Amino acid sequence: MLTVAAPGRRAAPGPKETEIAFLLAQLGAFAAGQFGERAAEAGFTPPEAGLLRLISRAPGQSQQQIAAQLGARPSRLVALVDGLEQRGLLERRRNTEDRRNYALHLTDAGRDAMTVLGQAAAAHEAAIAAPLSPAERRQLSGLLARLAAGHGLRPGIHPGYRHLPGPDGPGPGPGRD
Amino acid sequence: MLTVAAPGRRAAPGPKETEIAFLLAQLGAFAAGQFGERAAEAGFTPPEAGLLRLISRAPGQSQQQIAAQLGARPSRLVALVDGLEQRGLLERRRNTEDRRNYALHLTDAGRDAMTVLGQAAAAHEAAIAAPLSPAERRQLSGLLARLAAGHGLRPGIHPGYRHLPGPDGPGPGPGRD
DNA sequence: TAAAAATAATTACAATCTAGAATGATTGTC
DNA sequence: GACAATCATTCTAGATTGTAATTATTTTTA
Repeated sequence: MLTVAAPGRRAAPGPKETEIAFLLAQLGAFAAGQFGERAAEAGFTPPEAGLLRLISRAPGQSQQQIAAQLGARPSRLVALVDGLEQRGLLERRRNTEDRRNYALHLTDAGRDAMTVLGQAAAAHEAAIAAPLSPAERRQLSGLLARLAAGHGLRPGIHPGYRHLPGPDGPGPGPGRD
Repeated sequence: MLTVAAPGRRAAPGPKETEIAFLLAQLGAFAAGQFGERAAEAGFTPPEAGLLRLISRAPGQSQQQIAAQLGARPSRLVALVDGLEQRGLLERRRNTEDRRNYALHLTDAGRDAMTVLGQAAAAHEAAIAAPLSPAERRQLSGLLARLAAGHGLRPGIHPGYRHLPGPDGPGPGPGRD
């Protein structure tokens, strides 16, 4: 592709048309990092927090189903579930009808953890949105939601960028512009 | 948003207060992934594209200076610069005054590459902003810029989240909410 | 019903990547 | 001139991930 003819580029007239995409990537990385810190304070990694939340929202799913929603490989979930199960936060329940898979459920302790993570998420949201007025927040929230919907991103699902065809993964590296 | 059954919450009254932070992370990951695909088509990884752009913007900097701006370890730049230098896109010039460091400059081929990457970035921007009207784009761009400024993010720099104190890096994994 | 294919979870292995500490060359300071 | 500091580089250990192989169970096929 690389369509865009755009031969004429001026010297450096300040902010360019290339703005929204970069700002989204920049702020997204920042927000994810900040949340990572809060999650760490609560004793969880972001993947763990995401997994707990997904099970909380829809209990009883198999690991395959969850892996599909997360865009992760099923084998990646094994260690994740192991760790949280050993900490007594969730449990694998045998499915009596199909004993190949497990149904994942939160324990009481897991629900308590979700409460803590929920508070952390609320504090995180408040901190991120802090520079904006309530009216601006509503405005921004609406625009972002429309943008996400327009690109087919599902409301509750955070698709870590995965399996790109390119010669190198995207990685959180130096980034783009 | 980690809803947490908190006391007063109704069934499922749609979008919650915890919105902006998650949408930013979600859209940011999406935008970064999309850009990664375009960069790959042009023959570059996102880190490479970011490095080229930084040198293009401010030629003659040392690797340490660039590493500081990118939030990367200096040792990480070595391989990156090596690869681009072997492809003839940039060159290490000896600093006659201080022969410890190199001054990084683009070659003509490097500038051509920047043109291609600039077109890719423009196409990317257009694709990301596509769902919004011109007026909405201006609105969103302004809100995001204010948000970024409010959090001390510098205009052209993309701070990949780095060295978190927590037990586990954030990583692009299953994500949060 | 027996055999073969498919599916879920797991394990094993290889490839990649990164952080961090050493190394060598050069410069600045006292 | 000796010592500390700086820049680029190399090296090594550790972590992370993707792919393929393994085991148990179910479904399909002959």
